[in-house]
Amino acid sequence: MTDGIPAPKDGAQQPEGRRRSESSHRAILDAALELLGELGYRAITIEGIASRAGVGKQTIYRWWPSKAAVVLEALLKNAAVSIVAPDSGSLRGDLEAYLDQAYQTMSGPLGPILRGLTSEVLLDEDFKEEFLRLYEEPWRQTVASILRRAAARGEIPGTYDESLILDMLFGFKWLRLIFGHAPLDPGLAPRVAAMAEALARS
Amino acid sequence: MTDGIPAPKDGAQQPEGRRRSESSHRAILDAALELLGELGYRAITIEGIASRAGVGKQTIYRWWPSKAAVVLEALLKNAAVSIVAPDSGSLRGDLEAYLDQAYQTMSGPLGPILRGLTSEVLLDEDFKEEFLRLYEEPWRQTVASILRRAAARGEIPGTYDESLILDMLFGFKWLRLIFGHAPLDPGLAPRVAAMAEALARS
Amino acid sequence: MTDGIPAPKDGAQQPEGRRRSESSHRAILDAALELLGELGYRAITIEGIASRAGVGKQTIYRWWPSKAAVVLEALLKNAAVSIVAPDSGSLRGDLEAYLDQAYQTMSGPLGPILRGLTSEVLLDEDFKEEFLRLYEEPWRQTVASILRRAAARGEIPGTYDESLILDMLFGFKWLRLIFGHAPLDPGLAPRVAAMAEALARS
Amino acid sequence: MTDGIPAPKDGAQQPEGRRRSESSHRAILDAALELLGELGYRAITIEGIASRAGVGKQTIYRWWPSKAAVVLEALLKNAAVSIVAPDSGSLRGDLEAYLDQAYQTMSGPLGPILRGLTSEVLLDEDFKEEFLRLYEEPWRQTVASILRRAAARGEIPGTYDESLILDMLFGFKWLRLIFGHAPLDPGLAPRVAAMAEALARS
DNA sequence: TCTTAATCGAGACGGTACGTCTGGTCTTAGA
DNA sequence: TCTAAGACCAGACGTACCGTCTCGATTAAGA
Repeated sequence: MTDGIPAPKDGAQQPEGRRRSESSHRAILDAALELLGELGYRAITIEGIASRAGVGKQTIYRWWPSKAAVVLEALLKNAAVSIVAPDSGSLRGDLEAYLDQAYQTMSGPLGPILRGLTSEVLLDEDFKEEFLRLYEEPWRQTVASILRRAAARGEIPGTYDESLILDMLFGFKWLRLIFGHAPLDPGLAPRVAAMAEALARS
Repeated sequence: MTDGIPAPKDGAQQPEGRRRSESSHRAILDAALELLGELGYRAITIEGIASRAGVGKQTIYRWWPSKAAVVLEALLKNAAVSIVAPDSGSLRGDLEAYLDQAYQTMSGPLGPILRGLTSEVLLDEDFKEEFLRLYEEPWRQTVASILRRAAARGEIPGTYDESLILDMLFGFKWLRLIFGHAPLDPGLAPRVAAMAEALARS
Repeated sequence: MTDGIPAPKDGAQQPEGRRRSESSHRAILDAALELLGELGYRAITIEGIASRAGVGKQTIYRWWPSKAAVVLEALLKNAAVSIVAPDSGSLRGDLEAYLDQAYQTMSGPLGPILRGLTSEVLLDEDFKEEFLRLYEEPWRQTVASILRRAAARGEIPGTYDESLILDMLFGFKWLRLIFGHAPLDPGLAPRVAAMAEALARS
Repeated sequence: MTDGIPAPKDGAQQPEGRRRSESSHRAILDAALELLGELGYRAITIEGIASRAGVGKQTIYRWWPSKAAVVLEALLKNAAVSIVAPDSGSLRGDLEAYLDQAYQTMSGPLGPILRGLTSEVLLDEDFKEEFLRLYEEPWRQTVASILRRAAARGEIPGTYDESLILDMLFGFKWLRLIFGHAPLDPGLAPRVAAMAEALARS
């Protein structure tokens, strides 16, 4: 660095002009989370977030395509969403740990927010991609590797149908979140884990 | 019901004044379906439906609480939604017939409309009740009775966990509808039916 | 009336739907005048008028094409704008009376408002037409008939060039309003009247 | 002015740092004129001028207080605005030459631009001063000296009211430019010149 | 046949948020 | 210190719908 070279080192250079304000960025995400807590997803607006954050509306529209995108990023920046990948040594133990964690998340304060985001997923194809990539995929990968480790250990045959098993487990979880016709009690974890094991063995 | 008496007495009787216009009623449902096809759920509005139907907005607000309610009724009035309850004599056969039918429905033109309605389900508690009662419950009852018949026949033990099995099957279906990450091919029916049977036996 | 005839008497029938709210109409004009006084023409906005009047923005956009149009109507509804047509029996007397009145108007609180409207006249062809028709033309007609009466009386020859004389008189007035380089003192009236008479005689 | 001395001494000297870019200066004025021709005064913006000139907005705001000021300078840098002071030897001849020139200017491509600037004059006191000083005053001086020469020659009495005569002549011109209710045909010059002479004699 | 009451189409109403635009300021890196 | 670039806060723009509210006209039922 600071050597004689005019230093066009890599491709993606520093852009001209003023740089994005990190403080505004944070203020927007914070405001979004606050308002989510106070009003719920449906009632919050870009205008409201801008006003609460002390920011021009344009500054939001410049960086996010929709309120759903703002909320998603606000959520992901929040540690509460991070996944703890279980590794107990047994399929049953791993599944129970994962399910317990998942059901707990859905039943907590994140539940209503996820419901709001999902309503957007259903109407906005672009946001759906983002949501799957950033939120849902990590959860799926966690379970996928639980299954793969179990197969490597010989607990289940290597021929199990990953796609179907994952979609049953995640479908079960989302269905109860969406329709709310039955609780997502962490107490369900053992029974569901047993079912998943049965599926993987069949 | 309500004995032979002409019953001029009391309360919930024939109201005075002009009766609800059946032609407007139909025109509204028809307009809603047309617009759904042309614009999709998100883009349609009460205003647009009223205008297309040649009807005052008030006439819609008088009889339905939201656009979701209009669309739901329009859907239900449509024969395409009716469920054919299978009865092949075997659990596997019944499940396959049901799943084939269900996946076909979701993959057809109803798919996007159901996605729209589901986005409303996530935001509007009252509509969720309606939707569950009028649309989802009949499907669930169909599968529930398939299982009960199988138990009666002795194909599966009477101790199967109905709630969990139903939510796995329906969760699988809704998950793929919502996220669209994998197809809802009717070809899946045999594999999913086999899994369901395994679950019921376990 | 109430005869057997179905009474489609004249063409311009009563329109369907709810009628225009006269109270909103007045509230808008009143708010516009208030804000003109407080902020001046440049600083007032449609949004501000709507808010002050307790009215939806659409209700303004429904009936007026621009804020200039609102202000113009507010002005015209105001008695302060009415012209007193002078008739003293002599050209000189009539001119002096008219000029005195005109200069007084321009020098009073209406001056700044007229300046604002004129700035719009210069940018908006449609509004220019309205302004000329509703505000300026009556003043011109007043002076035109003063001249015509003088000609009828024989005070001036019938060959005077009305268009040029009017444009000199009105140009003088507007020039001083616009550029403000010299006052529009009513004391000028006799001198200008004398000049106008000279022009009409030449 | 500013004698030959290189004058490195003190105060109001060569300022530190980078000097004003003459090329940016020209680019801004050129861009302003181009956009005036393409879009008209109302539609152009500082942002648009900056973008067309390849210049930062700040560079405009640093040197001019408003878009009107930019346009005014762009106009004055343009030879088309220069006044040819007539000197035919007679009042009538001078006036006709001046009026012909003035009406021609107003009727040409400058007309709409002057209308735009005038709308700004009506809203912005500071700009009004600039406009009067830089654009209008030279025209007035031209006519004022025409009159003075005529008085010196004895063509008109020395008692003529300069202010009134000028304001009548210029008012006539501006009125027709502003309201556009009658043309500013150079053919009017002889008649208006005759009137002006009559006024000066009266 | 007249009255009463609820419906109808139409469309204006007070609101609210949208997404865009421009104004005028501030922050970079480079000249 | 100036420059080009461009992000920033602010706030009005004009539009779209919301759900409610008149209107006059229409349509039954009961008087």
